[in-house]
Amino acid sequence: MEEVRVRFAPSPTGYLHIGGARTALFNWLFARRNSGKLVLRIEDTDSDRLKEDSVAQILSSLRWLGVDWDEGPEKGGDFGPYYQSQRQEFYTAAAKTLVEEGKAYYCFCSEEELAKEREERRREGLPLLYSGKCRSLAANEVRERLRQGLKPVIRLKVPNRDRVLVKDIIRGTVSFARDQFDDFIIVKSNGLPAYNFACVVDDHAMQISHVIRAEEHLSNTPKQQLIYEALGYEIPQFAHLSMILAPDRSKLSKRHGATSVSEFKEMGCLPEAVANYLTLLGWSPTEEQGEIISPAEVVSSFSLEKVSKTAAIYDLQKLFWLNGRYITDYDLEKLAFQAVPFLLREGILSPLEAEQNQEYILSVLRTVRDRVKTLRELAEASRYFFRDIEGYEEKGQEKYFGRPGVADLLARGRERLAGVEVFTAENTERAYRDLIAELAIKGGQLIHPTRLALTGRTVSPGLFEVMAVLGRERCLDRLEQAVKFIRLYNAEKEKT
RNA sequence: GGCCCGUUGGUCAAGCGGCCUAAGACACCGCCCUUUCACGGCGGUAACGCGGGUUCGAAUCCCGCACGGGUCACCA
Repeated sequence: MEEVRVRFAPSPTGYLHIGGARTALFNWLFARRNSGKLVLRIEDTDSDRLKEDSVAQILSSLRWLGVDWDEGPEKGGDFGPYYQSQRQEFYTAAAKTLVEEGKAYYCFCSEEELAKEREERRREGLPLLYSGKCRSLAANEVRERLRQGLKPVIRLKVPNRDRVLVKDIIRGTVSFARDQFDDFIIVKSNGLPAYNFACVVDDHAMQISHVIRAEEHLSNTPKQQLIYEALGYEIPQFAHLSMILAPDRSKLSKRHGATSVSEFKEMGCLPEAVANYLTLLGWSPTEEQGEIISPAEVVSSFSLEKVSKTAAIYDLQKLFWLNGRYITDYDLEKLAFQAVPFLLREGILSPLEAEQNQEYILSVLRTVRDRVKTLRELAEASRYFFRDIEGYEEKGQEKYFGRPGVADLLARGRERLAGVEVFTAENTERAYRDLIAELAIKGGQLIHPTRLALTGRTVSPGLFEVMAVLGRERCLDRLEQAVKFIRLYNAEKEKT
């Protein structure tokens, strides 16, 4: 059987979009499933729209997601170059062949002329298609105009016939009427190829067997097929993936918040979670597999036939849920590696501290990771383990510090903790439980104020775990500090 | 507007003519666990866009309509 070769062909006009990422991922899945190759090709023929760091951004996002390519930028391969801007000779040669064979022709119509023509057609209620008037230009006339220095475009001479049938693995056979197409442009007046043309020439030259791309390209496909036919190329298999839509069902754009892979990274998503989430958008694992699954685990059962035809709306909540699951299940050291940058960024840790307190960082992450959904939250939830408490949460102050006798109670709690030899969660808990029993109070009466004293917050991981991680010294200090604060706080209150 | 694709709960989705008085997951609600918040466990609310056919039988096939999306560039 022929080798499977697929490609992902982004245009470097910005960051890698979540939709593009999904397309790349599905191409990857298909390539791996069929022991084929994934080619990465940069479609940079329109210099006006290029963005500086875009290629580097896209490559790093793909890598971050775990999508590796077999041929392409920074990788090479036998079918390069992999930048369309470096493949001009291919396009020129193919266009020349078509013109010589009479399958394409020069068109000298100016943009103004075309606009005028289009306007007339609009008025008459006709489809806005090119009339084809340069089709019949005599050879000597063409030569004459070229000599005058006019810059023509090259148009494909679309043959007469009823319909163009496109076979799509996901959608079946799609039929387009011939009268939907005019003699469209394949080479622009600046000599660069138009998208459909470059795409066909490259896909053929790179021996692409399956073109897997977003649904927005389905309507382009018949045009491309016409080019394949004119060039006498074998037509690859097509598969058009449904779109990913914003929550309001409109096309995804910046105004919908996070839509690029790098933004998800910024928010504190783990690459595995994003890849997992994207896999679920259009693909459904078997019941046994479950939904927490890596692309690598999907490979063996992946098939394009089973990919959903329906446009999907992306749901951040589910991504975050997955992310939370990955955070709790992640290898602890790897998690630290991912989380430390967030701690640094928030100023919770300095680079030096991060270097010197690795064990401590691990113990902190171990206790907080169960209850957060992103690395940002993880950092926020870790703050009081690394930095002094800056204040007590407002609503907790009145509730837990406002009760009579709390200061004394905390002072006694502090005493007990001071006597704990080995400062483990079990031992601190026993010390506290004993005190609670002796005083015949409810656990919460002591536990809640203590939590507020130690963390400054009303919610935290289990109190005794927190104590164990914090260590005796810090716990005693913070309790002492809290006792002072409460005495002051209540004195102030009495005055008013 | 023409053409193309699509339409199962709020979201992702299973389903490919009888197993469907429609699975699972997220979200939501309740209960349990519990020192708080999560986690976890148990339970619950919630869907085949509408109208015609075909068939003994339709979420599944066909047609029409509605709605959503895509596309009609010297953008990709």
